[in-house]
Amino acid sequence: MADLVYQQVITDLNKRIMANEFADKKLPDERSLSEQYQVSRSSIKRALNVLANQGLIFKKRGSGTFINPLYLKNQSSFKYEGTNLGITDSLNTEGAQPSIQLLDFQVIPASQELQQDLFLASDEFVYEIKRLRLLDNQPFMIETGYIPIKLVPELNREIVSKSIFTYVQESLKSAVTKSFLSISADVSTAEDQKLLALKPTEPVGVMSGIFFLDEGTPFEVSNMRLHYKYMKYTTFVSTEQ
Amino acid sequence: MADLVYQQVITDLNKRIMANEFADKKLPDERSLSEQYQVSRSSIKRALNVLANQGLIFKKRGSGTFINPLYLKNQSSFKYEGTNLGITDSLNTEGAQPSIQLLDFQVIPASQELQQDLFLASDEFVYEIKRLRLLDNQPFMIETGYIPIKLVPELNREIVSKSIFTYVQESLKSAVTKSFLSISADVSTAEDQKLLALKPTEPVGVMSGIFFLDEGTPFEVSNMRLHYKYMKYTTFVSTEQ
DNA sequence: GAGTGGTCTAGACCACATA
DNA sequence: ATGTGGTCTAGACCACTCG
Repeated sequence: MADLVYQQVITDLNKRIMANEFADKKLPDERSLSEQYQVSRSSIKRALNVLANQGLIFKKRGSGTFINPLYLKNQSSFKYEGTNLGITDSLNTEGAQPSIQLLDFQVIPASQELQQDLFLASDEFVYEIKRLRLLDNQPFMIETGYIPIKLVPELNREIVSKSIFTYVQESLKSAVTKSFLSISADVSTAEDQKLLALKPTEPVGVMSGIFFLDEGTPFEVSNMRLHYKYMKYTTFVSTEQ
Repeated sequence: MADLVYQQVITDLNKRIMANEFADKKLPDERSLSEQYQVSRSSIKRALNVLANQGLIFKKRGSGTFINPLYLKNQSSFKYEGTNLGITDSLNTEGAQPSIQLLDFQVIPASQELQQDLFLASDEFVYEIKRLRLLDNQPFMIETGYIPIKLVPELNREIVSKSIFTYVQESLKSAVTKSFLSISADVSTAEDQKLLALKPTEPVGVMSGIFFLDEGTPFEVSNMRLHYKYMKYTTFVSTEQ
């Protein structure tokens, strides 16, 4: 997992930053780091770029590389880094016990939209998996997912009652590492209100997206309706190229 | 803006992809591209990495580089790329005419939270800027922003009634290129309902965040409450490093 | 002018895919 | 075996900051 040079540097710098080794909020310059770690300056740059994209540090040409003070202050906002894309992981589940209740599980022909999104032919089938997710026995999300049967022909109720991504990673040896996500809000339906214990005036957060395997195959289309108090999607955006 | 080698390659490849020059959805291999563009393979890799992070292409080791079919199908989802972080830009404003109505504009002492987020001392002041944003005269967002006065001492009602980020870019010669964003949903308040023409049962989307200047200075804290039909935040997530 | 990050190159070698 | 992307290096030169 971490036999790559630049990843080792990332891991180590992360540790050093967390240990508050750089009390002045300034990292050594790249040439010194290259010397310290006995690796090329290019590898140092690569590591620093990753950390900068995560929002942990920022670089000023001509001045040096600095630790983002907000990162230390507000570490929980940055939780997203380093986790996988599994839903449970992308939420603030701190300490709470997640569980899953299977609401529905069947195989249906792929609708036209699903054919497009999952790159299927018109006669192909998908699993429809509807699950209620809970934290400490409090329901917080209704999730409806669609997965082409040809990708995982052996799914069953047992598997589907746990983390599908974990199963996929083990059986297909390909992780889910990419997704398109679209985030919005909506008035709650009667079903939402019942399942998520919402009052009629209370809304749901909606996250829908397509999840991809490592090598680019679209794996799942997912529609998630969340209790509005539980939806908090935090992200660091940088428009630099 | 585009005198850098790798950016020129990005621009050109973008054009060629959009022109459907690669009908087989496969790009030439990196060594050929290096030859074609007369630049090093490293520069080609850098360009391809940017495009891959944007979700436009994906690479398979041992096989080649491919165009993401979903990108072409669903270009509007990907609009976020290449724009700046201005709110109006990050929303789907396609064709509609954006405008701004200034609701409130004053200077206040920074609260403790603002002091933390904007990295201020306890006696510093911020502008409080409350604006209603409209599209084709339809209100869709209430935005409350806080900006340290020391960063832009000369703000006035005139400036603030337009795009602040554009003004900053011109006067400070530093663009706003990074942000932390937190996205959630909420029940609408009486004020929301009045300003955004919402029914009592209809919710608002909430986006709050901190915007940074190029060089890392936190520039603005912003709280945005959106008509739920207008909030659609789309993003491409990749957990690879 | 000295220090620091940014860009770019040319080339070596590795890991994976496909036939 | 060949082709493809991934990692890594060593070094040149540029652009910006600051004293």
